[in-house]
Amino acid sequence: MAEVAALVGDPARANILCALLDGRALTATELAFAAGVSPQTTSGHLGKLLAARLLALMKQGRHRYYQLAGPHVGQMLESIMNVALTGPPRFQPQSKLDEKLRHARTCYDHIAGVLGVGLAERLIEREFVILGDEAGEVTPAGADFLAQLGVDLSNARAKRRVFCRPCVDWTERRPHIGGAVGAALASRCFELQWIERVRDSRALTVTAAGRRGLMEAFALSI
Amino acid sequence: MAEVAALVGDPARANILCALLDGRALTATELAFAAGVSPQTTSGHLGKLLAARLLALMKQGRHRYYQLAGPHVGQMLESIMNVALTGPPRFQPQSKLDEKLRHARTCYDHIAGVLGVGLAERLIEREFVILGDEAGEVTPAGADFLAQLGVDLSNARAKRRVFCRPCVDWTERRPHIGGAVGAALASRCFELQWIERVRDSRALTVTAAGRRGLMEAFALSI
DNA sequence: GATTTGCTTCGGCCGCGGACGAACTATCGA
DNA sequence: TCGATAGTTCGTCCGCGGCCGAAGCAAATC
Repeated sequence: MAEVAALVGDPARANILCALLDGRALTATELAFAAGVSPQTTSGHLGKLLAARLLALMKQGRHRYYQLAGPHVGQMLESIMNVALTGPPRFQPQSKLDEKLRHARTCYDHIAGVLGVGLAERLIEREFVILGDEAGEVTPAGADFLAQLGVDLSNARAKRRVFCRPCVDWTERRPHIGGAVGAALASRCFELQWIERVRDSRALTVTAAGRRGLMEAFALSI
Repeated sequence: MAEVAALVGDPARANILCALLDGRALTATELAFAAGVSPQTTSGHLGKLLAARLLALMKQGRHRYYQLAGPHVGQMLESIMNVALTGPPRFQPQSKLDEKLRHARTCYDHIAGVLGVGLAERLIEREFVILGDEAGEVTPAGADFLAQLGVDLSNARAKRRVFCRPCVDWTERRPHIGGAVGAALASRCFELQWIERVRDSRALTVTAAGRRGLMEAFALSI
């Protein structure tokens, strides 16, 4: 157990894991950049993470794509982040480059950042969702509302993953909605092309249609 | 984030945290023993864990009782364990002393070990509980059954913590039942004096009444 | 075959941090 | 008042592990 934690405990490796947190597979070089260390150092780290089965490898031509070995790894990272930001504030805001990340990004498979927190707050405000400390619920009225949006909750309910849970946002320091509900909502937003991924980043951009849609459905101005 | 993980990443500190996993508060000396290092080294570790707010301190006379700072810390540790045992098997069975631990122990606030896994399997077998990968449910029949046992589910449901979830057992490598349901079941077993805590350990002993009760209610012979 | 690009292995440097011995501070009991 | 016990602080030692430069493979491109 200490071994796993020690692996995550190195800043370079932590950066690598965070970069992979949204589930995408990245090449060794991309990860070297993300980690802020040289390729050969990165290679060593990747080897260790692979040996411990925190990462999985997909070879493709001369590229090697690394990704998290499974959802349990992502969950672990989230729970560590959660503890980290409960601790004494030692966050120096990382200036401008992350502006976009703070604004809207993916958090594993749902929406985080100002946008994610905003959505959560509107849903809570109208009592469409009730969030507790460790879990949450969608009210009947909320289910109707989401169904009208085209969010497929029955599918989300069928999976036996946690249905709805608060996920503490590490930039906003307030909860946004994770679990199956968060994932379903996010995937519907992608379908509607309200949001789009930014290449090589977890950041999201809100499209013009997204701005309209969010305003209409959530009274949320981004 | 890497800082938090690095704290857990040291074997001595990991031992300390594990010893506190069931929520009890222990003194510095007890923790030194658990960690397997000298008191002064332990003191240093405790200082760091305290500074990072992973632990909380209660002074009482000349004793200092340390305990986990909150459930989020326990959750983090569990998720790390979960990943740890998914990795390559590097567990050398720690021989006899832990026999009792493997048999029955507390896991934060519910029952683990052979006993915990056994209970879970009986409940699943009879379709009183359905467990998925990340969450679970109690069926109506299961709710009746548990109510007859005197387990207060309504109370458990009222709390907004995860109601029922699989918790991978690191000795049995199969899931047992955690979450509010697991906690309620465990606390009822304590009430009925079916199980008792072993001093200075997370181990549990099954009483004579417990053996009878478990056989009658669960057809489980321990 | 030669070159570029993507990635890993090897070797050596260096600093962080964990370990304990010794000494210091507090609380309890007579 | 005096010891005993609980716990911490200080100082020093030392080894593990992260870092990069250089070199080695392997796959694609010329």
